[in-house]
Amino acid sequence: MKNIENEIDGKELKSKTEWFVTHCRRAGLKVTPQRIAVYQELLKTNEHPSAEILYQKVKQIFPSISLDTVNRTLVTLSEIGAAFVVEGSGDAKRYDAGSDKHQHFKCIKCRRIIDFHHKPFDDIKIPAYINDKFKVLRKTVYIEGICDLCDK
Amino acid sequence: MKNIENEIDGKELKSKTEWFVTHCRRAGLKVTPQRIAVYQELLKTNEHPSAEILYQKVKQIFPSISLDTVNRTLVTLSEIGAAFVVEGSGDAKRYDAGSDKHQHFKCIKCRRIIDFHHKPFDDIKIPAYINDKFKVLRKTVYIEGICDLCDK
DNA sequence: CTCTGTGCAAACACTTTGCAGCTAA
DNA sequence: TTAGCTGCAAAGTGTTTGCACAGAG
Repeated sequence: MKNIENEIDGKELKSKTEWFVTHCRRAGLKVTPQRIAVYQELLKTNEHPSAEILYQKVKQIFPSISLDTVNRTLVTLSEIGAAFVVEGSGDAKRYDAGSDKHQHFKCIKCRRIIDFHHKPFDDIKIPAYINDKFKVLRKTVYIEGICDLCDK
Repeated sequence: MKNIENEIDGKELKSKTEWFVTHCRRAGLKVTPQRIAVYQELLKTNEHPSAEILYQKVKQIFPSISLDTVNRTLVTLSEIGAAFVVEGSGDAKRYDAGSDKHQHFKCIKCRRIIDFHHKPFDDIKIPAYINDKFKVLRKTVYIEGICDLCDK
Protein backbone atom coordinates (compact mmCIF):
# COMPACT_ATOMS: atom_id res chain seq x y z
CA MET A 1 0.00 0.00 0.00
CA LYS A 2 1.45 3.29 -1.16
CA ASN A 3 1.03 6.13 1.24
CA ILE A 4 0.99 9.82 0.71
CA GLU A 5 2.89 12.29 2.78
CA ASN A 6 0.69 12.85 5.74
CA GLU A 7 2.02 11.22 8.81
CA ILE A 8 0.17 13.36 11.25
CA ASP A 9 2.20 15.20 13.86
CA GLY A 10 1.32 15.72 17.49
CA LYS A 11 0.19 19.27 17.01
CA GLU A 12 -2.21 18.50 14.24
CA LEU A 13 -3.57 15.52 16.12
CA LYS A 14 -4.31 17.77 19.03
CA SER A 15 -5.98 20.48 17.03
CA LYS A 16 -8.09 18.03 15.08
CA THR A 17 -9.13 16.36 18.28
CA GLU A 18 -10.21 19.69 19.69
CA TRP A 19 -12.25 20.32 16.60
CA PHE A 20 -13.76 16.89 17.00
CA VAL A 21 -14.72 17.46 20.62
CA THR A 22 -16.39 20.74 19.79
CA HIS A 23 -18.11 19.16 16.86
CA CYS A 24 -19.49 16.33 18.99
CA ARG A 25 -20.83 18.68 21.62
CA ARG A 26 -22.46 20.80 18.98
CA ALA A 27 -24.14 17.70 17.62
CA GLY A 28 -25.37 16.73 21.06
CA LEU A 29 -23.07 13.75 21.33
CA LYS A 30 -21.23 12.77 24.43
CA VAL A 31 -17.48 12.85 24.28
CA THR A 32 -16.38 9.46 25.46
CA PRO A 33 -12.82 8.16 25.60
CA GLN A 34 -13.81 5.45 23.13
CA ARG A 35 -14.91 7.99 20.58
CA ILE A 36 -11.75 9.98 20.96
CA ALA A 37 -9.61 6.88 20.68
CA VAL A 38 -11.33 5.70 17.50
CA TYR A 39 -11.17 9.12 15.94
CA GLN A 40 -7.49 9.57 16.74
CA GLU A 41 -6.59 6.17 15.45
CA LEU A 42 -8.34 7.00 12.23
CA LEU A 43 -6.42 10.25 11.97
CA LYS A 44 -3.14 8.51 12.48
CA THR A 45 -3.43 6.13 9.59
CA ASN A 46 -3.92 6.58 5.91
CA GLU A 47 -4.59 3.02 5.06
CA HIS A 48 -8.38 3.18 4.97
CA PRO A 49 -8.81 0.69 7.76
CA SER A 50 -11.86 -1.48 8.21
CA ALA A 51 -13.71 -1.49 11.53
CA GLU A 52 -11.94 -4.70 12.43
CA ILE A 53 -8.47 -3.29 11.82
CA LEU A 54 -9.26 -0.12 13.68
CA TYR A 55 -10.58 -2.24 16.51
CA GLN A 56 -7.27 -4.10 16.75
CA LYS A 57 -5.38 -0.85 16.93
CA VAL A 58 -7.62 0.89 19.40
CA LYS A 59 -7.63 -2.15 21.62
CA GLN A 60 -3.93 -1.74 22.20
CA ILE A 61 -4.47 1.53 23.98
CA PHE A 62 -8.00 0.82 25.18
CA PRO A 63 -8.19 -2.90 25.88
CA SER A 64 -11.79 -3.08 26.99
CA ILE A 65 -13.32 -1.58 23.87
CA SER A 66 -15.53 -3.83 21.79
CA LEU A 67 -15.80 -4.21 18.07
CA ASP A 68 -19.41 -3.03 18.21
CA THR A 69 -18.41 0.19 19.77
CA VAL A 70 -15.91 0.76 17.00
CA ASN A 71 -18.58 0.01 14.45
CA ARG A 72 -21.11 2.23 16.10
CA THR A 73 -18.61 4.99 16.59
CA LEU A 74 -17.71 4.91 12.92
CA VAL A 75 -21.36 5.18 11.97
CA THR A 76 -21.70 8.12 14.30
CA LEU A 77 -18.56 9.78 12.98
CA SER A 78 -19.77 9.51 9.43
CA GLU A 79 -23.07 11.04 10.40
CA ILE A 80 -21.37 14.15 11.67
CA GLY A 81 -18.86 14.28 8.85
CA ALA A 82 -15.83 13.38 10.97
CA ALA A 83 -15.15 10.20 9.01
CA PHE A 84 -16.06 8.82 5.64
CA VAL A 85 -16.65 5.45 4.18
CA VAL A 86 -14.27 5.24 1.26
CA GLU A 87 -15.11 1.71 0.21
CA GLY A 88 -18.00 -0.58 0.83
CA SER A 89 -21.33 0.37 2.26
CA GLY A 90 -22.68 -2.50 4.28
CA ASP A 91 -25.71 -2.48 2.01
CA ALA A 92 -26.07 -4.64 -1.03
CA LYS A 93 -23.84 -3.90 -3.97
CA ARG A 94 -25.40 -1.76 -6.63
CA TYR A 95 -24.55 -2.17 -10.26
CA ASP A 96 -24.74 -0.28 -13.47
CA ALA A 97 -23.75 -0.98 -17.02
CA GLY A 98 -20.91 1.42 -16.73
CA SER A 99 -21.47 4.66 -18.54
CA ASP A 100 -19.12 7.52 -17.79
CA LYS A 101 -21.96 9.81 -18.63
CA HIS A 102 -23.25 10.54 -15.20
CA GLN A 103 -22.02 11.10 -11.71
CA HIS A 104 -23.31 10.19 -8.28
CA PHE A 105 -24.23 12.15 -5.24
CA LYS A 106 -24.69 9.97 -2.21
CA CYS A 107 -26.53 11.00 0.90
CA ILE A 108 -24.67 9.64 3.90
CA LYS A 109 -27.84 9.68 6.00
CA CYS A 110 -30.48 7.97 3.88
CA ARG A 111 -27.97 6.38 1.51
CA ARG A 112 -29.95 7.50 -1.47
CA ILE A 113 -27.89 7.77 -4.63
CA ILE A 114 -28.79 10.68 -6.80
CA ASP A 115 -27.57 10.78 -10.36
CA PHE A 116 -26.53 14.01 -11.89
CA HIS A 117 -24.80 14.91 -15.07
CA HIS A 118 -22.30 17.70 -15.23
CA LYS A 119 -20.69 17.67 -18.66
CA PRO A 120 -17.24 18.90 -17.59
CA PHE A 121 -16.95 15.85 -15.34
CA ASP A 122 -17.24 13.55 -18.33
CA ASP A 123 -13.89 14.74 -19.55
CA ILE A 124 -11.67 14.84 -16.51
CA LYS A 125 -8.13 14.11 -17.55
CA ILE A 126 -6.46 11.25 -15.81
CA PRO A 127 -2.81 11.85 -15.00
CA ALA A 128 -0.41 10.01 -17.27
CA TYR A 129 1.24 8.04 -14.49
CA ILE A 130 -2.11 6.42 -13.73
CA ASN A 131 -2.85 5.56 -17.33
CA ASP A 132 0.65 4.21 -17.79
CA LYS A 133 0.54 1.95 -14.81
CA PHE A 134 -3.09 0.84 -14.69
CA LYS A 135 -5.77 -0.10 -17.15
CA VAL A 136 -8.48 2.45 -16.45
CA LEU A 137 -12.00 1.17 -17.03
CA ARG A 138 -14.08 3.81 -15.38
CA LYS A 139 -13.63 7.24 -13.91
CA THR A 140 -16.15 9.32 -12.09
CA VAL A 141 -16.63 12.22 -9.78
CA TYR A 142 -18.21 11.15 -6.56
CA ILE A 143 -19.88 13.54 -4.18
CA GLU A 144 -21.14 12.81 -0.71
CA GLY A 145 -23.12 14.83 1.74
CA ILE A 146 -26.56 15.36 3.15
CA CYS A 147 -29.46 15.46 0.73
CA ASP A 148 -32.27 17.98 0.77
CA LEU A 149 -34.72 15.57 2.41
CA CYS A 150 -32.41 14.63 5.27
CA ASP A 151 -31.19 18.12 6.00
CA LYS A 152 -34.29 18.86 8.03
CA MET B 1 -34.94 8.57 -7.83
CA LYS B 2 -34.16 11.11 -10.48
CA ASN B 3 -33.22 9.68 -13.82
CA ILE B 4 -31.26 11.08 -16.64
CA GLU B 5 -32.24 10.90 -20.24
CA ASN B 6 -31.12 7.50 -21.29
CA GLU B 7 -34.00 5.19 -21.77
CA ILE B 8 -32.24 2.80 -24.03
CA ASP B 9 -33.81 2.14 -27.42
CA GLY B 10 -34.04 -1.19 -29.20
CA LYS B 11 -31.23 -0.39 -31.56
CA GLU B 12 -28.77 0.50 -28.87
CA LEU B 13 -29.76 -2.51 -26.82
CA LYS B 14 -29.00 -4.70 -29.79
CA SER B 15 -25.66 -3.15 -30.57
CA LYS B 16 -24.53 -3.22 -26.97
CA THR B 17 -25.58 -6.82 -26.73
CA GLU B 18 -23.51 -7.65 -29.78
CA TRP B 19 -20.54 -5.91 -28.23
CA PHE B 20 -21.15 -7.91 -25.08
CA VAL B 21 -21.27 -11.24 -26.91
CA THR B 22 -18.04 -10.49 -28.71
CA HIS B 23 -16.47 -9.34 -25.50
CA CYS B 24 -17.47 -12.55 -23.69
CA ARG B 25 -16.07 -14.75 -26.41
CA ARG B 26 -12.85 -12.81 -26.42
CA ALA B 27 -12.58 -13.33 -22.69
CA GLY B 28 -13.18 -17.05 -23.08
CA LEU B 29 -16.61 -16.92 -21.47
CA LYS B 30 -19.59 -18.84 -22.67
CA VAL B 31 -22.52 -16.86 -23.88
CA THR B 32 -25.45 -18.20 -21.94
CA PRO B 33 -29.02 -16.91 -22.08
CA GLN B 34 -28.75 -16.06 -18.38
CA ARG B 35 -25.79 -13.80 -18.97
CA ILE B 36 -27.49 -12.04 -21.83
CA ALA B 37 -30.64 -11.57 -19.80
CA VAL B 38 -28.81 -10.10 -16.82
CA TYR B 39 -26.75 -7.81 -18.99
CA GLN B 40 -29.74 -6.55 -20.93
CA GLU B 41 -31.75 -5.93 -17.81
CA LEU B 42 -28.87 -3.90 -16.46
CA LEU B 43 -28.72 -1.89 -19.65
CA LYS B 44 -32.40 -1.14 -19.51
CA THR B 45 -32.40 0.49 -16.13
CA ASN B 46 -30.57 3.41 -14.67
CA GLU B 47 -31.53 2.85 -11.11
CA HIS B 48 -28.35 1.08 -9.97
CA PRO B 49 -30.14 -2.11 -9.05
CA SER B 50 -28.90 -4.56 -6.46
CA ALA B 51 -28.49 -8.22 -7.38
CA GLU B 52 -31.81 -8.93 -5.69
CA ILE B 53 -33.72 -6.34 -7.71
CA LEU B 54 -32.10 -7.44 -10.92
CA TYR B 55 -33.01 -10.98 -10.02
CA GLN B 56 -36.68 -10.03 -9.65
CA LYS B 57 -36.65 -8.39 -13.06
CA VAL B 58 -34.78 -11.10 -14.90
CA LYS B 59 -37.01 -13.74 -13.38
CA GLN B 60 -40.00 -12.28 -15.17
CA ILE B 61 -38.51 -13.15 -18.52
CA PHE B 62 -36.41 -16.09 -17.35
CA PRO B 63 -38.32 -17.75 -14.53
CA SER B 64 -35.86 -20.50 -13.73
CA ILE B 65 -32.87 -18.27 -13.05
CA SER B 66 -31.50 -18.23 -9.52
CA LEU B 67 -30.27 -15.38 -7.42
CA ASP B 68 -26.82 -16.95 -7.31
CA THR B 69 -26.55 -16.91 -11.01
CA VAL B 70 -27.40 -13.25 -11.02
CA ASN B 71 -24.77 -12.65 -8.37
CA ARG B 72 -22.17 -14.68 -10.17
CA THR B 73 -22.99 -13.13 -13.48
CA LEU B 74 -22.57 -9.68 -12.02
CA VAL B 75 -19.18 -10.61 -10.64
CA THR B 76 -18.21 -11.93 -14.04
CA LEU B 77 -19.50 -8.84 -15.81
CA SER B 78 -17.50 -6.58 -13.58
CA GLU B 79 -14.40 -8.60 -14.23
CA ILE B 80 -14.66 -8.00 -17.93
CA GLY B 81 -15.71 -4.37 -17.57
CA ALA B 82 -19.28 -4.89 -18.75
CA ALA B 83 -20.75 -3.75 -15.46
CA PHE B 84 -19.59 -1.78 -12.48
CA VAL B 85 -20.30 -1.75 -8.82
CA VAL B 86 -21.37 1.79 -8.10
CA GLU B 87 -22.09 1.31 -4.42
CA GLY B 88 -21.10 -1.26 -1.89
CA SER B 89 -18.40 -3.81 -2.29
CA GLY B 90 -19.32 -6.91 -0.37
CA ASP B 91 -16.16 -6.46 1.62
CA ALA B 92 -15.92 -4.63 4.88
CA LYS B 93 -16.42 -0.90 4.89
CA ARG B 94 -13.24 1.11 4.84
CA TYR B 95 -12.97 4.45 6.55
CA ASP B 96 -10.85 7.50 6.49
CA ALA B 97 -10.86 10.76 8.36
CA GLY B 98 -12.04 12.57 5.30
CA SER B 99 -9.39 14.58 3.58
CA ASP B 100 -10.10 15.83 0.08
CA LYS B 101 -6.40 15.69 -0.51
CA HIS B 102 -6.11 12.40 -2.23
CA GLN B 103 -7.99 10.24 -4.66
CA HIS B 104 -8.51 6.53 -5.04
CA PHE B 105 -7.81 4.07 -7.74
CA LYS B 106 -9.51 0.76 -7.14
CA CYS B 107 -8.54 -2.47 -8.80
CA ILE B 108 -11.68 -4.39 -9.62
CA LYS B 109 -9.81 -7.69 -9.57
CA CYS B 110 -7.83 -7.69 -6.34
CA ARG B 111 -9.86 -4.88 -4.76
CA ARG B 112 -6.73 -3.08 -3.71
CA ILE B 113 -7.22 0.62 -3.18
CA ILE B 114 -4.33 2.72 -4.34
CA ASP B 115 -4.08 6.32 -3.21
CA PHE B 116 -2.85 8.92 -5.55
CA HIS B 117 -2.76 12.64 -5.44
CA HIS B 118 -3.36 14.72 -8.49
CA LYS B 119 -3.55 18.36 -7.46
CA PRO B 120 -6.08 19.47 -10.09
CA PHE B 121 -8.55 16.97 -8.64
CA ASP B 122 -8.49 18.73 -5.29
CA ASP B 123 -10.19 21.68 -6.82
CA ILE B 124 -12.92 20.26 -8.99
CA LYS B 125 -15.79 22.70 -9.09
CA ILE B 126 -19.12 21.35 -8.03
CA PRO B 127 -22.01 22.65 -10.09
CA ALA B 128 -24.13 25.25 -8.35
CA TYR B 129 -27.33 23.24 -8.50
CA ILE B 130 -25.69 20.54 -6.40
CA ASN B 131 -24.35 22.95 -3.82
CA ASP B 132 -27.70 24.70 -3.64
CA LYS B 133 -29.69 21.60 -3.07
CA PHE B 134 -27.35 19.43 -1.00
CA LYS B 135 -24.86 19.92 1.76
CA VAL B 136 -21.63 18.66 0.23
CA LEU B 137 -19.25 17.08 2.71
CA ARG B 138 -16.80 15.34 0.46
CA LYS B 139 -15.94 15.23 -3.20
CA THR B 140 -13.49 13.03 -4.93
CA VAL B 141 -12.43 11.59 -8.23
CA TYR B 142 -12.72 7.87 -8.27
CA ILE B 143 -10.98 5.69 -10.79
CA GLU B 144 -11.47 1.98 -11.33
CA GLY B 145 -9.68 -0.51 -13.45
CA ILE B 146 -7.09 -3.25 -13.41
CA CYS B 147 -3.93 -2.65 -11.48
CA ASP B 148 -0.42 -3.45 -12.68
CA LEU B 149 -0.18 -6.62 -10.61
CA CYS B 150 -3.46 -8.08 -11.85
CA ASP B 151 -2.98 -7.21 -15.50
CA LYS B 152 -0.81 -10.26 -16.02
C1' DC C 1 -29.43 12.31 38.58
C1' DT C 2 -30.56 11.33 33.84
C1' DC C 3 -30.02 9.71 29.58
C1' DT C 4 -26.72 8.44 26.09
C1' DG C 5 -23.11 5.20 25.14
C1' DT C 6 -20.96 0.71 25.88
C1' DG C 7 -20.27 -4.31 25.88
C1' DC C 8 -22.04 -8.69 25.05
C1' DA C 9 -24.55 -12.01 22.38
C1' DA C 10 -27.81 -13.11 19.25
C1' DA C 11 -30.07 -11.93 14.83
C1' DC C 12 -29.55 -10.39 10.08
C1' DA C 13 -28.46 -9.32 5.31
C1' DC C 14 -25.86 -10.27 1.63
C1' DT C 15 -22.32 -12.93 -0.66
C1' DT C 16 -19.62 -16.94 -1.50
C1' DT C 17 -18.79 -21.88 -1.88
C1' DG C 18 -19.38 -27.01 -2.88
C1' DC C 19 -21.44 -30.11 -5.55
C1' DA C 20 -24.20 -32.58 -9.13
C1' DG C 21 -26.47 -32.07 -13.29
C1' DC C 22 -26.76 -29.23 -17.64
C1' DT C 23 -25.34 -26.88 -21.95
C1' DA C 24 -22.72 -23.92 -25.22
C1' DA C 25 -19.05 -24.58 -28.22
C1' DT D 1 -17.56 -34.42 -25.93
C1' DT D 2 -16.17 -31.52 -22.27
C1' DA D 3 -15.00 -27.47 -19.86
C1' DG D 4 -17.49 -24.11 -18.05
C1' DC D 5 -22.15 -22.64 -16.18
C1' DT D 6 -26.29 -23.12 -13.40
C1' DG D 7 -29.28 -24.10 -9.44
C1' DC D 8 -29.71 -25.43 -4.83
C1' DA D 9 -28.39 -25.43 -0.14
C1' DA D 10 -25.22 -24.51 3.30
C1' DA D 11 -21.46 -21.77 5.24
C1' DG D 12 -19.21 -17.26 5.76
C1' DT D 13 -18.36 -12.42 6.65
C1' DG D 14 -19.52 -8.18 8.31
C1' DT D 15 -23.12 -5.30 10.35
C1' DT D 16 -27.03 -4.32 13.23
C1' DT D 17 -30.04 -4.90 17.28
C1' DG D 18 -31.80 -5.65 22.19
C1' DC D 19 -30.79 -5.37 26.69
C1' DA D 20 -28.63 -4.24 31.22
C1' DC D 21 -24.98 -1.68 33.21
C1' DA D 22 -21.76 2.26 33.31
C1' DG D 23 -20.32 6.89 32.87
C1' DA D 24 -20.61 11.83 30.75
C1' DG D 25 -23.08 16.07 31.38
